[in-house]
Amino acid sequence: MTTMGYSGSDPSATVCAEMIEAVRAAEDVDGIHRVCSRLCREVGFDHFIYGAQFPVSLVRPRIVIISGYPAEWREHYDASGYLTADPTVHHCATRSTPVVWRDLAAAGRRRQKEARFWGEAGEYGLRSGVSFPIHGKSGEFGMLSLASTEPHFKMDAAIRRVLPIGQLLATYMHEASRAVFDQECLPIRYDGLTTRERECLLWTAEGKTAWEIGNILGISERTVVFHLKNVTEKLNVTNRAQAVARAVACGYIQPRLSR
Amino acid sequence: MTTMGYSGSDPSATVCAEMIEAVRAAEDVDGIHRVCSRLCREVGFDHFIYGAQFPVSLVRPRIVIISGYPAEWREHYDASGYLTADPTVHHCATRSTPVVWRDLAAAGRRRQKEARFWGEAGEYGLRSGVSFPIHGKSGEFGMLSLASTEPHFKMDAAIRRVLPIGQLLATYMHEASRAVFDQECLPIRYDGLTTRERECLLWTAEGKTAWEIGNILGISERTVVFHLKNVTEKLNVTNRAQAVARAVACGYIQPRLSR
DNA sequence: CTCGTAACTGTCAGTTCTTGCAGGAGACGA
DNA sequence: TCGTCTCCTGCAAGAACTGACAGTTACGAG
Repeated sequence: MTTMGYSGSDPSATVCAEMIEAVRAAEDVDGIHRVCSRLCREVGFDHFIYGAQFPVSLVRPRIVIISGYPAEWREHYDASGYLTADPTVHHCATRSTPVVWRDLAAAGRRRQKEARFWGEAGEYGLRSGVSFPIHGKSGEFGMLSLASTEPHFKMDAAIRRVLPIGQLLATYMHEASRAVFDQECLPIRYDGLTTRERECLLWTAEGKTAWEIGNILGISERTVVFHLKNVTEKLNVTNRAQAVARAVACGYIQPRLSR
Repeated sequence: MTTMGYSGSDPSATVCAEMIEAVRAAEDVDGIHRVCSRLCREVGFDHFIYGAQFPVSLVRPRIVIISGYPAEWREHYDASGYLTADPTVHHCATRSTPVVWRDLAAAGRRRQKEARFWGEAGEYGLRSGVSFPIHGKSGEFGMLSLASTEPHFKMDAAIRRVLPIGQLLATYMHEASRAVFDQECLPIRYDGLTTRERECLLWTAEGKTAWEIGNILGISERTVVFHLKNVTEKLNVTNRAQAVARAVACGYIQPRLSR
C-alpha cells in the first residue's frame, strides 16, 4: 500500500475541512448550533445534541446544551431522570472512544430501566445513532450525539462513515463551546500561582502536612503555611481542601507537561 | 447534497475500521506499538509517538510512552528539557483539538528556545507533522504525534487527510493503553464510596467544614466526620485534602452524569 | 431470623489548620 | 534608586481535623 492510497476525491476530507472552519468561525452558541445542524443533515442523520459540563463548582457544575433533539423527548428525558440511566452518557463520561448505540442497546437489553429508555427513545424518533465523548484538560466533559429515525441496520454504513469526522468535529465543537463559555467565567480560570505556591499545594494534595512539606522543600513549616494561605486567597477559596479540589479540577496542579 | 455523498469506495473508512479493530485487539504495549507503526506507514508518515500520563500520584504521575521516534532525538529531547518548551505538548495539554506543526512553528518563530527546538527536530528527521490530544475522565492526558522527514508543504495534503482518522485512532489508542495500564493499578481506581460518603466529600471539596456539611445534609457534625473518615480509609489516603485530590483526579466526585 | 452494610450519634485527647500580627533578603524592571 | 514581587521566618489563639472507643437504627439478602 502506498501513501497515495487516499489521494484524489475523498469527499469526507472536503466536508471535514469546511466543517472545521465553520465551527472555528462560530462565535456564539447559535453559530455552533447552525454548523452542527448542517453537519447532521449532510452526513445523513436527523437529530443531534451536544452537551457539556464545566466543573466550575463541583457541587453545581455549569451545564451547556446545544440541542437539535425533539423538545418533547428532552422534556420526557428530564422528567424521567434518564440522565443517570442513559447508557450513552455513561459510556461517554467514562471513556474517550465513540460508541454506536446499537452496541449499547444490545448489552443493556436485560436492564429494565435501560430497555424502557431505548423503547421510548425510539417512539420519539431516535432509533439509531452514535455518540462522541470529549474530555478536556480541566475535567470538563462533553458529548456529541447524532441520531436517526431509521433503525440500526439501515444506518450502519452511515455510522461507520461518520465515525472519524464525528470525533474530530466533536473536539472542535468542544473547544468552540469552551471559548464561548470562558468569556463568561474567566476569573475562575486564572491561577497566577508562583512556583513555590504550586509546590506546596501539590504536596498538600498528596496528603502532607505543612510541617512535612517544610521538610521536603527544606523550608520552615511557617513558610509553607504562608504560601498555602496565599494560594487560598488567589484561588478565592476558604481552605486547603477546596484549593486542592479547584486546582486539580482546573489543571493548575498536574505536574507541568505544559509551560 | 444527499446522504449518499460519501458512499461507495471511501478508502479511509476501510483503513479506519481495520485500525480500530487492531487497536481493540491489542493486549499489551507491544501490540499497540505494532498497530500504530503500521498506521503511520499507511498514511504516509515516517515516525510516530504516543505518550500519556496517568495521575496516580499528582507529584509523580505515571508516564507511558510508545515511541516510534528516533532514539537519538528522544535522548536529546530529554537532555535539553524540551518537554516544557515543546509547543505541541503545550497545545495538547491545554486543548482537545489536533494541531498541525506548521501552525505552531509559525507562531513560535520569535521565541528563542522554541525556534531552536524546531530547528533541531528537523535535523533529527522530524520536519513536519501533526499531534492529537486525548484527555480522559480521570484527568489522564495523552497525545499521539505523527511526523515526517518531508517539509511542511509536501505533507499538507497527507496531514489534512489524516486529521479525522488520526483523532479517532488516538482515542482508541488511549483506551487501549489505559486498559493495559489499569491492569497494573486497579486497586487505586476502585472507589466503592457510598452515596453519603460521596456527598460529604463533595461538600468538603467545596470548602465546607464538617459542621457546615452537617447543616447542609441535616445530620450531625459527628456523622459527617464519620463518613469522611471512612472515605480516607477507602481511598487509602491520610487526610481530607488528599482524599479530595484523588477523588477529583480520578473522577469519583464530579456530580454523577454517570451511574 | 441472622448477618452484613449503610447511616447515624456521642465523647475525648491530641494534632493540624487558619488567621491574625510583624519583619527581612534578594531579584527585577521602571 | 525605588517600588514590587517572591520567598522566607517567627509567635499565638481559636477553629477544625484526626483517631480511637462505644454504641443505635434500618434494610435487604441468604
